[in-house]
Amino acid sequence: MGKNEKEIFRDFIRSTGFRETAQRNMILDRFLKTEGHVSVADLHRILNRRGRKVGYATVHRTMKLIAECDLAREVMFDDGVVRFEHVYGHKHHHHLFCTRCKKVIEFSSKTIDEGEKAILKRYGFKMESHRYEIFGLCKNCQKIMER
Amino acid sequence: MGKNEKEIFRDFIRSTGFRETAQRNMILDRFLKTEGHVSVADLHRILNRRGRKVGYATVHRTMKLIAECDLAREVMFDDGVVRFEHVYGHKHHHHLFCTRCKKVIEFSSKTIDEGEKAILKRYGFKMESHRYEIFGLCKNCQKIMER
DNA sequence: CGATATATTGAAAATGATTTTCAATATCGT
DNA sequence: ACGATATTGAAAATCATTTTCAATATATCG
Repeated sequence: MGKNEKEIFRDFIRSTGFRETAQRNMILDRFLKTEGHVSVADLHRILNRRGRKVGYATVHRTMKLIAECDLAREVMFDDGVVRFEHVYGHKHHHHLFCTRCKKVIEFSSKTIDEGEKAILKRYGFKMESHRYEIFGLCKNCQKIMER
Repeated sequence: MGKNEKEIFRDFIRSTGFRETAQRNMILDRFLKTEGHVSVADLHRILNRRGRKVGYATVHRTMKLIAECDLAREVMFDDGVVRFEHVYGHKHHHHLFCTRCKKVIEFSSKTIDEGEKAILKRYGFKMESHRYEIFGLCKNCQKIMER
C-alpha cells in the first residue's frame, strides 16, 4: 500500500524527462497520507507545519503532475477552490458537500447510475466523465443551525 | 413574455427596501435577452458594447440580486468562472456538456431524482442545491470523430 | 414641489486563488 | 566531478470576485 502509487509516480517522472526531487517525493508522500479532498493551500500548510519547507508554487506544480499521472483528480466545488482527490484504488463516486463545515461525503448510487445510462441513451451521448455534486448541510451542521 | 420576470424583479426590489434604478433595469433586460450561460464579464461586455455604460461592479451586484429572487442561478463549470443561467420558466435540469463543440444539453430524470432522494435520506443531508454534469461527445460530434 | 435621508453607482483598490518569472540551486547523464 | 538542464521558491503577475468610498440618484415626507 502506498508502494504502487510511488512507483507509478516515479515511472511517470522518469518517462517524461522530469527529475526526481526531494520536494516532489515529500509532497506525494504527504498527499498519499491525507484523506479526502485537499487544496494546494491545505497541503502546503500541512507540509510546513511538519517542518517541511516547501514553496507554495512547488506544491501547486507537483499536484498538477500527480494529477497528470492519474494518482489524483482535480475537483472544484462551487467555492472556486481546486481540490485534489485520490483516484488510485478508489471506485467512482460523487459528492455531498457541506456548505457550512466544508466536509465532503462520497456517495454512489445504482439508481442514479441507471438513470444516467438512460439519459445517455436518450440523447445518444458518449460520456467521457461526469460529476454529481450536492450542496447543503450535513447532519451535524443541521443540528448546530437549529439551535 | 419577459413581462413577468420584470414584475418579479420589481416586486423583489420594492419589498426589500432596495431601489429601482436605470442600471438594474438595463442589466435585467439584457440578461433576459441572452441565452445560455453568461458570466458577469460577458454581460458587462455586451452592455458596454451596446453603448450602455455600466460599471462591472454594478453588473456583478445586480446579477446577485437577480439570482436572489430566483430569476437566475449561479453555476460554476470547472474553469472557475461563475455563470448565470435562466431559471424562470425553465424546469430544473442538469447538463450534458459536449467537450468538442461545447454544446450544452439540458436534461432531467425522474430516476436520478429518486436516487438523489434516497442518498439524501441515507446521509441525513439537507440539500440546498446540486449539479450533475456529464462531459463527453454529443451525437453529432461522435459521427464527425468516426470519419 | 423641495428637502432630507438613504441607497446606488463606478472607479479604484483589496482580496484570494492560481500561475508565472527568474536567479539560485539541485539533478542527471557522461 | 562536470556541464547541461530541470527545479525551486520568493516575489510578482494574473484574473475573477468583492469591497470601499465619494459622488450621485432615488424615494419619502412635509
